[in-house]
Amino acid sequence: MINNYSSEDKVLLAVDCIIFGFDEEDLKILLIRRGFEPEKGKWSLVGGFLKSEETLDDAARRVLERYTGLSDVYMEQLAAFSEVDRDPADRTISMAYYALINIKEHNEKLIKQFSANWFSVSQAPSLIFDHDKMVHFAIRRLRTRATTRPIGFELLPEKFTMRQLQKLYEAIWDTTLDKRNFINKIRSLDIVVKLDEKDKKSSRKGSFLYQFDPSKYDKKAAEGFMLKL
Amino acid sequence: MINNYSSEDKVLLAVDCIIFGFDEEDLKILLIRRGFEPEKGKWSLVGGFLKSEETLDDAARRVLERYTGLSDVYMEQLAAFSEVDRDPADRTISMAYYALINIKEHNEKLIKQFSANWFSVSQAPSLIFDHDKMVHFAIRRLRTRATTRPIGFELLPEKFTMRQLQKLYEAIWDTTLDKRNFINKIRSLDIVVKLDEKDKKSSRKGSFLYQFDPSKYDKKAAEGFMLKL
DNA sequence: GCAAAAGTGTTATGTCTACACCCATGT
DNA sequence: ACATGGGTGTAGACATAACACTTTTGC
Repeated sequence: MINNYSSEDKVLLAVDCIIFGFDEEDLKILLIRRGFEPEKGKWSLVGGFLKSEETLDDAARRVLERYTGLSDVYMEQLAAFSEVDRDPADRTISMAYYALINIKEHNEKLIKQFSANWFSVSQAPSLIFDHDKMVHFAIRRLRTRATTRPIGFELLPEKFTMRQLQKLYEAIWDTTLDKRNFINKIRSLDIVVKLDEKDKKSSRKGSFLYQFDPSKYDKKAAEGFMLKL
Repeated sequence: MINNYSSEDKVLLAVDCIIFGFDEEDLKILLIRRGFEPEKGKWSLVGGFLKSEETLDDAARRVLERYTGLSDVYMEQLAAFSEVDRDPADRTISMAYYALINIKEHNEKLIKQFSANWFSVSQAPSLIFDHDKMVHFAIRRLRTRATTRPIGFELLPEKFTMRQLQKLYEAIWDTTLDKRNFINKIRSLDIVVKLDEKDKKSSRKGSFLYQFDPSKYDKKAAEGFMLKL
């Protein structure tokens, strides 16, 4: 017998992606108007079905690239959603993924083509199926990840100011932080380098730009440190 | 059109369970000798296929009950494993779950019937497919969960001594802890109650028994505390 | 010269860690 | 009486949190 599993049920497996971006003020997610039934025209996460010759990570990357034009992006598997009637059209199980992208880099044309839109997480419309649950799950995960790993940098341009970084963390946790304590903490982590350039868009004085240093981070991570803000 | 998804691939979805127990000394996992091809006779996690009328959580509970006789157990979804060739017999994706059970309560007969065995996590044999990866993933998750939530109690009898609790945490983290600091920490959390009974099995003097108090914990959890040991 | 954001240190508080001795009991 | 594991408190180190004023420069 080659295959013992022939009597078992097969199901459709989808991936849905919560794509986070940051616009210097708010934490945002990318949503599209669904182009087909059921629930055509309603707001939805971007998603697609797993093909039998790819892994779930492959599928998630394929979906992400299709809707943003971006590859090589920070992504993480979140959780499977499997309520029996979650999709009225057919029995589908969905693996939720979340991605962190630099909001300036995605392909504007694709966004228009798919009637996609960025929404602040606090002002997003309600979504089809169980997608709202997925978004909440993703925000929770993002918050815990941000306390242990420097994932925030994925959401910023390569060069950023301390103010931007602070605002990002404030957006992720929906809180306010003291700027002196914040800067001291970041400096003590020793994972960013201060550049000689200043960003003068935000103020007359201009503020110094910083850059995340992956090699410094890797060294720190190997020692088993933790990032608590 | 009732179903737009008819052209999409369907796959087999399995659940595999890492079942943790604690025998007062070591953290253990329950493994079985696989009863069918491929890899018949090799050590494996307990698992089964998702049926189309149940959720993944249902399937995991069904598997757990089948092999241990236990229901109403702490379980948590871990992650999906989806390498294309992970199971040579057919394209299957597996959702890993982990469960924490009181090792004294499982059904001994079932264990024998399925040629199952408890192994210390440090001495487990190597497993079929990607099950070793699943186990490592589960241990990592267990360690992080144990720092934020009092899941350890799931692995102990209802009444336990501080010594048992400490040994459990030492086993989870593979470390040693100072007993005074440990007890002070647990007391400061205010989620266990000290009983008037003593357990005299472990020493001549006997040691006081404690009990986890879910209502105290819920109150604490609502305030958003964290458990760091 | 003034408005607007950037930059910078210190102190008090709380938390974590290390550490050693007496107690109760069964044999 | 002694061996075995149970139980208890404190002081120093460390990390966190609170806090206000000066600097730069474009207008």
